[in-house]
Amino acid sequence: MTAALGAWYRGQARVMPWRISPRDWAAGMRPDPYRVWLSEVMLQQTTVAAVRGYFLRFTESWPDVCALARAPEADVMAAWAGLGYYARARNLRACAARVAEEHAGRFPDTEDGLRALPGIGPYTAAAIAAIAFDRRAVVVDGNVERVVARLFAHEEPLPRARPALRALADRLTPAQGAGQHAQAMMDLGATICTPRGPRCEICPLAGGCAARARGIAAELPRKAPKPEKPVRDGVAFVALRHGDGAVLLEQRPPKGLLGGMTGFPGCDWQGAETAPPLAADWRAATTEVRHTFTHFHLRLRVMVAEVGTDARPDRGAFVARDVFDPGALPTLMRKVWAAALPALPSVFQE
DNA sequence: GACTCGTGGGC
DNA sequence: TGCCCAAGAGT
Repeated sequence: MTAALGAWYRGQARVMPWRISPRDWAAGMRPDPYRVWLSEVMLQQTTVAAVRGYFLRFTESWPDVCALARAPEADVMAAWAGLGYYARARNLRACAARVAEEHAGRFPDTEDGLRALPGIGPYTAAAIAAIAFDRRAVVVDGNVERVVARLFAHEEPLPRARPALRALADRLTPAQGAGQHAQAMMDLGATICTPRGPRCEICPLAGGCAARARGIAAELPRKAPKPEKPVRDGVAFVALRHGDGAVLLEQRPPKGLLGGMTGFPGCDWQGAETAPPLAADWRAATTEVRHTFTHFHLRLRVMVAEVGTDARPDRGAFVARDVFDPGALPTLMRKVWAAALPALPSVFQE
């Protein structure tokens, strides 16, 4: 079975910029640990399509771990904007600094060594150890859990099934070539053994798949029901300064939702008091912003005002219009900006 | 173990 | 449209 998987994997066309070709791999080359690490962190709970552009921009701006370690944190956060789970960006830079200072710019080559670094958990440590350093590591992500649950028709629901699925994944992991094996399993899960509508007809492992034999492949892995998402309400304030059109922005607290990111002043969406950041003639934008986070839906009223050049806000600071970059905002705040623009005087709408 | 933490695409 | 989901980690 492992042979069938390997043959399938070597025949796949892979165009991901953090990979090297199977030919180069067979010749003994290995991918740059920095690029493996960067891509694996970006890929945490994030699709390949969403990651590709970010990966290319990051490696262009910061070609190695020492360059990233030297980067101002605000630059890294701005470059990450839109990708989500912003604690990853903060941990990314912290990890780079640790590697640069404590490991002379070289990533540890063992799971334990990697696991000790910020932002590197069990999955990422195993993936880097296997893919970049040829270690035998058991790499288990959501893809592997799904593939293994189906191969062995393991019907116990997640997350309870996790230890058993890991043990099964361990049995499949070869002593040599664990990195290629891991990538093959994940690619299989991403392209054939998909959550919905698995393409068993073309699966290289169909012959040995217990769930396929029982006709329950699409039903696995079973999962515990998810709790309902509550709806929260809030307000965001968009203030523009007369004359120069400077925008009032604030840095969000380092931890918590959108931690460390730039945004428009507003409330905490928990029902707390919502005072404007300065006294002005606030008026509501015509459209409200809707945004869904992992565990709740948000409806934001957007308030807009133009203020005098003598305005002194309680919170945040005015940012010159030619410095303000909506692309450095998290997606929610980009939506706020998009909702505010039509309500602003036309001179501000370029 | 249970929460928290983003976003975009697919159906 | 609403819900599902994606190469998880930190607390």
